[in-house]
Amino acid sequence: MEDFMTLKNQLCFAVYETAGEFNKLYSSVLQSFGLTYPQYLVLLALWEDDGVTHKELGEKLNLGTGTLTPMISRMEANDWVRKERSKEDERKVYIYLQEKAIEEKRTITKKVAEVIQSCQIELEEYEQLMQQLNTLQKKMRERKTN
Amino acid sequence: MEDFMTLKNQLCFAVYETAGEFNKLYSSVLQSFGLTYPQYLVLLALWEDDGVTHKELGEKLNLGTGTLTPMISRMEANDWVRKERSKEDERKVYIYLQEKAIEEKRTITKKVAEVIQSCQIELEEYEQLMQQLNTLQKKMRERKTN
DNA sequence: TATGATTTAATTGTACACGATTTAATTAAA
DNA sequence: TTTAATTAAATCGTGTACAATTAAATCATA
Repeated sequence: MEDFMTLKNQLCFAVYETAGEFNKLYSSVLQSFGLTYPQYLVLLALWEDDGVTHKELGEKLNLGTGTLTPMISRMEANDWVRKERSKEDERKVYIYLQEKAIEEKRTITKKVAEVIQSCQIELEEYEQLMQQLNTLQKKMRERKTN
Repeated sequence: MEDFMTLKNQLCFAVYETAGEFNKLYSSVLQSFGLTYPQYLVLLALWEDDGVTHKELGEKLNLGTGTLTPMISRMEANDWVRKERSKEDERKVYIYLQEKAIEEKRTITKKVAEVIQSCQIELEEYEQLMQQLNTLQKKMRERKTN
């Protein structure tokens, strides 16, 4: 009978640690571009869909305004993105990629892909984990709050 | 052919998001005790092994002194733990649970277990994820840095 | 036994992350 | 149409998280 109260047997801790490992791994590549790991996630979102509103970006990344606003400001200061307030609805702010972010896309993603490949993760392993994590997330979000 | 550059197809993002969900889920229980999720992880480690050094605790949790020192200070201020500098080697600091942390253990872990159970995670699912995350972590830590 | 290297924590600076509040713009209702 | 409710960002306060530096204690060795 396993002890479920042990730190190393806690799923939450395994996820917490893995997230930390990803952060470190990605940072090791990204720092040479002057990017942090969360900032890279913002770029990923924008490369996929440029010119979204602050709100939409936050929803995509699961980040609130208290996190996103200062982060976007830093990325603006470093010429990765630019903000533009909507003319039709002045409450909305659109986020656009700057040339730098478009130009460097290939270089950055190539470097990142290289590091990930150096981990030798099997495709099957990758996909299984993705699927299981998504299932888990769904359960956590949809749990019945008695 | 899947697009691996998509945010939702990124394993790193799935892990990042899941960690966030765990944080929120656990926080919903822990806030009534005046605990944060990382602080709960510290308690988990100490319930398992009380009176370890600052260094050992950091290794167990994968946290550096820059994170742990202020966190332990806050937990000390809230009567969860106490610090004691070693007599034999004054560089070392031992961390001990306070009565409050020992007394409340059952109540806290019971509440946490309830919330986790409300997510309806299958045992098989749980164990598979644990195992896969550990394998992944190992690969990320041991990758050959060309 | 001095001195240089190592070890352990604390400190500093930057960057998330989140809940709560505030502010401004838009929309809905009386 | 004025007022009330809602929405979108920004701001604030607290708490991680980490790399780099500092400071103090111990150890190694010449």
